[in-house]
Amino acid sequence: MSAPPDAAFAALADGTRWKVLVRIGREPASASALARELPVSRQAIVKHLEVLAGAGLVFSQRRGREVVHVAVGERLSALGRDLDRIGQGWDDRLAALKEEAEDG
Amino acid sequence: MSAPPDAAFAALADGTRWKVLVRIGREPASASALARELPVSRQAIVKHLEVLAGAGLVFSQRRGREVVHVAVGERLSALGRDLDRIGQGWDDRLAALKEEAEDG
DNA sequence: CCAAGATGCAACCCTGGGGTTGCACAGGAG
DNA sequence: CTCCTGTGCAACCCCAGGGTTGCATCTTGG
Repeated sequence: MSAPPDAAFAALADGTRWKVLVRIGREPASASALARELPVSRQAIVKHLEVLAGAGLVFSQRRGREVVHVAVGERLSALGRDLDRIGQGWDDRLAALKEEAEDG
Repeated sequence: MSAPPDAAFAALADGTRWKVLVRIGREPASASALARELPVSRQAIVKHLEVLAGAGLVFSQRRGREVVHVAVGERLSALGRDLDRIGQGWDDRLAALKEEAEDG
């Protein structure tokens, strides 16, 4: 598959967003809690969580007066396997080019 | 590892860039050639190739008056395996939260 | 009921970076 | 040698989106 993982990557590309994801992967947390731990406002955190949720990387659950978020590994694992497989195929071509370069 | 793959993701996040990468993964090509195939200028292609090269995802080789670029799978595969592994770990936590939600 | 903490919206700012155009320069094809 | 083509800068445009502040709303603890 060379389908567009674009969306997922876009979600993972931002540094802050990645920190948030890893953090809630370690242990569930609310937006406010995350805002206290990271050097950004709660709203920024909220936006990141929305993006992550949109990519299916986060599961949210209302828990009393707060909303707890946790990372979903399924999608990430699937994406990871795809990348691994795609990468495998490319190495062959690379070897061919390098060889040709040395020959001629 | 929860190390920052940020850099690599940033390189993969853009749609056009991903197309370029997939394209030169299928078969080596010069920037000009790619510019003819994709709906963007050669300069845009060049910039993308620079980013990809910076992330170690592309190998370039001067071939006469043109420079041929080809995708390197190694990095991508490694990244893929990392993601898969990281994702695995998260699923446990998720299961726990869902269960707790159903109980209480 | 009342105060405190958490969330939900919305308007707004501002930089990064994807994309373009223009031009000079180099290496091949004829 | 002389065009044609592919590269290599560099200056510029423009907007998506990461980040902020302010305020209204709602739920829980007293």
